[in-house]
Amino acid sequence: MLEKRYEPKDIEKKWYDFWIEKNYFRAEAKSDRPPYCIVIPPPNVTGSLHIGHALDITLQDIMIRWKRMSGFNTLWLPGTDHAGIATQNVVEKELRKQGTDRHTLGREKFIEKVWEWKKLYGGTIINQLKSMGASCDWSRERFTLDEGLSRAVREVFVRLYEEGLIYRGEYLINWCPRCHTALSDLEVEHEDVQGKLYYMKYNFADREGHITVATTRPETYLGDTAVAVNPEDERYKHLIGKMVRLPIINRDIPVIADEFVDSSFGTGAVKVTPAHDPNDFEMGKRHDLQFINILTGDGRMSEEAGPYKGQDRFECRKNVLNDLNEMGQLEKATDHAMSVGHCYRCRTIVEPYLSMQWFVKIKPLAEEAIRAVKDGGVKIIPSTWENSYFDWMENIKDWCISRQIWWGHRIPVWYCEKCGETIVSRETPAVCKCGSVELRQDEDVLDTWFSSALWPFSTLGWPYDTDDLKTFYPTSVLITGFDILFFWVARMMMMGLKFMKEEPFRHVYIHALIRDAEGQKMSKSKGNVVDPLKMTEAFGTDAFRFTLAAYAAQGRDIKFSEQRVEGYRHFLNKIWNVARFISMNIKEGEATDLTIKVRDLSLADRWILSRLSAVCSEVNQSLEEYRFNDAAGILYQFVWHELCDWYVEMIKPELYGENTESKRAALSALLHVFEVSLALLHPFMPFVTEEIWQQLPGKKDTESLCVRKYPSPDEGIGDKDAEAKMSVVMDAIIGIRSIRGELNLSPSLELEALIRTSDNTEEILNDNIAYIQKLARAKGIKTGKDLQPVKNAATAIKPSMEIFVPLEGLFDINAEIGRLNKEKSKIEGDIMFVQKKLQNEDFIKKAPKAVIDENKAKYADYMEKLQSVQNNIDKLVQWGKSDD
RNA sequence: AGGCGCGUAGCUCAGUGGGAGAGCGCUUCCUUGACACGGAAGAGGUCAGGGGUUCGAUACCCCUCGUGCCUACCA
Repeated sequence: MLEKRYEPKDIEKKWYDFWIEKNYFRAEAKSDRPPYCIVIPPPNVTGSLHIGHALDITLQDIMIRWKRMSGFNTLWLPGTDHAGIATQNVVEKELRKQGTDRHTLGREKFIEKVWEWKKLYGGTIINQLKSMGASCDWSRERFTLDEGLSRAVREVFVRLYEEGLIYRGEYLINWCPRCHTALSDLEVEHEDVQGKLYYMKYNFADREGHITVATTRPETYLGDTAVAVNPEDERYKHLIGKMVRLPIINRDIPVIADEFVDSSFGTGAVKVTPAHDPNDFEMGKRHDLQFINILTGDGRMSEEAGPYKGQDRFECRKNVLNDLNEMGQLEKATDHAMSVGHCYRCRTIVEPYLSMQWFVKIKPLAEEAIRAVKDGGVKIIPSTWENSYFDWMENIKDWCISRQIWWGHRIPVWYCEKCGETIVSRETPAVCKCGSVELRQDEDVLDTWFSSALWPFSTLGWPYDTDDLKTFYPTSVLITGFDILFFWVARMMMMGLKFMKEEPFRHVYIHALIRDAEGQKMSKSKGNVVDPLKMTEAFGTDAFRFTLAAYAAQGRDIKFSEQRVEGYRHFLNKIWNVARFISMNIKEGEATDLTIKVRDLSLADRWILSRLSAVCSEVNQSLEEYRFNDAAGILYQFVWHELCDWYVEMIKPELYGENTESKRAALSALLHVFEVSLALLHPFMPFVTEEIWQQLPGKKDTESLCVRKYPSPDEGIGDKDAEAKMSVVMDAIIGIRSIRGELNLSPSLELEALIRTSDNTEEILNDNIAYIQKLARAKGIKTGKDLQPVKNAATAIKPSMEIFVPLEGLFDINAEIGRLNKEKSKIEGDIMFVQKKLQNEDFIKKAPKAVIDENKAKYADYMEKLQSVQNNIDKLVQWGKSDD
């Protein structure tokens, strides 16, 4: 017997341990069964589970469990990402607390520290994934910095280098002065800010007068090496080639002409700082200007900044403005909206910074990745994301992959101290070809996303030709949020196509972002984060998972509300209680046969089995199309309302009755439908379903629900006849209940009912009169085609019947007339609507025949209904008069 | 600046070229032997606004307003 209440905590752990012990999550490297594989988007090893992960994990686990039960050789490959900058930041913070820093420690010692830290805390998020019920193959867990993956990284680097797709050069990159490293374009987050546009006067070097330039970054004037104007600009044409003198530092720079300059912006004259602005960088190249780097790596002014040397960049801005103002060189400042780039790891404002970096020449890779989606080799779901994907891929720029940090894959490049030779190698070289052993490895590490781009094949053993790789590549689907579509998905596409010659996955399912109940993005600083662990603590993992699935409609963000989790906990409770009901009614050894004998079935049995069949089909179909919310909704509706509210109530008389044969039939049908329902629900709520299933009486084919065959429609019995008949019976019940409800009659009061039927309805009702008696609390039900309304009776009108409930003393004739008049005006409205259509010539001419027929039938129905209502009203009015 | 979404019941959201659905909330009644984390019956919507296509639009197209996001080198 099940406990009175479901207590998730112990039960979750118990079953998770059981599944692990039984090795159910273990994939086979070689198998006759078809493969199904998902690689997890590896969470940052520094991370802890947030609600986005929870959604991600839940959806993946639903797919994996569904496919596992459906007979696939499923592999869900888990792991974590070394998250270079983020992890390094965390450990550096620790060091700071201990009063030291990585430079004091030195590179080797520091990396040791990070590994120590990883050993201590790196398992946190993995354990949290387990607590969510994730059925990953933990024997295959990987880490982006482990040995195998590092080998893959080197292999890829070397091959791209050899093909000329990786190069090194001095370019303007995004620099985070706090993290002290280059960032790729993607790692810069732009934010709109209200800034100022400063108008600065540059005097001519050799004559009176000045030219005014407008800038948002006055401090960079220290690195100016030209002033540019548009060659067509009449105001400035005569000045081209003249020299202006920069204030304070007194450097003379030329006025140049460049098409790029927009005459309508600012003064039409722009200061050119080639080492500190991407456009100016290009202009500097075009005009062979000097590149002066006025900054240091930590965002202070360099030697080149003359009197401002050593000042912080923002401090310097203030000082420059003050000084220029005092000198009368600052003309004015106006408000100016602009967008400023911030480091995605630490929110520091990034600098365009001139430095030597490694890049991937990306266009050739992107072309293949575009083609793969265009040709349908990869399907992005929902397809709206394809636009973003194409847009980004088509405008892609070379990828800066070197980072000036220590935690990561060190770039496999060595320089000979003696002859200057550059050696790019898979293995660490011992000696240069010049004979020197003085080799120095490049100091930089690779962008973390470089290694995660290889994830779908590096985790399966590449560059070795392993069985795993043969069996599971390409993987089946990638499930992730759109926020890493470019960072990760796009790059996996490029690398997968390049090195495996095949797409890394067949489907990409992009899910929504979870926001708070007000629609705000969750963030630690706003303090509006929902902690998934608190949710599982409060409501149980299953309720939380089911909520996430129910929320996961395609193409819309999720505004997360705790109330909804509560609602689905109630659903769990419902399931739990119906399980209790079943176990209370089945004695040990009774109804243990789960097979259904068709000839013993009642209408209710046939109906629920037919519905079960439809539900099996719909759930499978929904999952096939990644419509998680539909699948969850269908199951919720079926189990709660059809199974519990209708079916269980309908079979109670049989269960409590004396007839052992019909009791046995009802019980085995109930048990069967419930067992199949548990199986259907299992991918959504694995723990509670397993717990109940294990305690269910009856013989089972497997020792765990998670390896039971996922139900297909043939576990029910499609039966249109039963559904049609049932709908008639339900109408009768609902009709009587409505009268009870609307007239506020006590549920304990047994009502009489006369049901005037149309042609074939009478037989159906008579055959199933027990259901009506039970569910409508009715007695003495009379049916017949020619029954006449009786005095003091309330009326309900249904498609194939009229129901009269005699009320005698409880009857209020005026209230009833009011009820019927309300009904009447509703029907009249309906008639008007259909009539209008049918009288429209164009409608008759152009609408499909089926639609016309449908409307004609409706019209006839309405007219008949109207007639009934009118007759009843007339009778009531008449009786009312005669009573007076 | 470009691109992509969204606007449907009080709230959160599904949905469809043929009279609008769910959950929560609300109202009324009910401790009927699984469940008050429950049961039954109800109320509640010009499907943002305007135009167009169509026999027919909440759905398809255009515009407006509101709102969110992504991408972008305009100093």
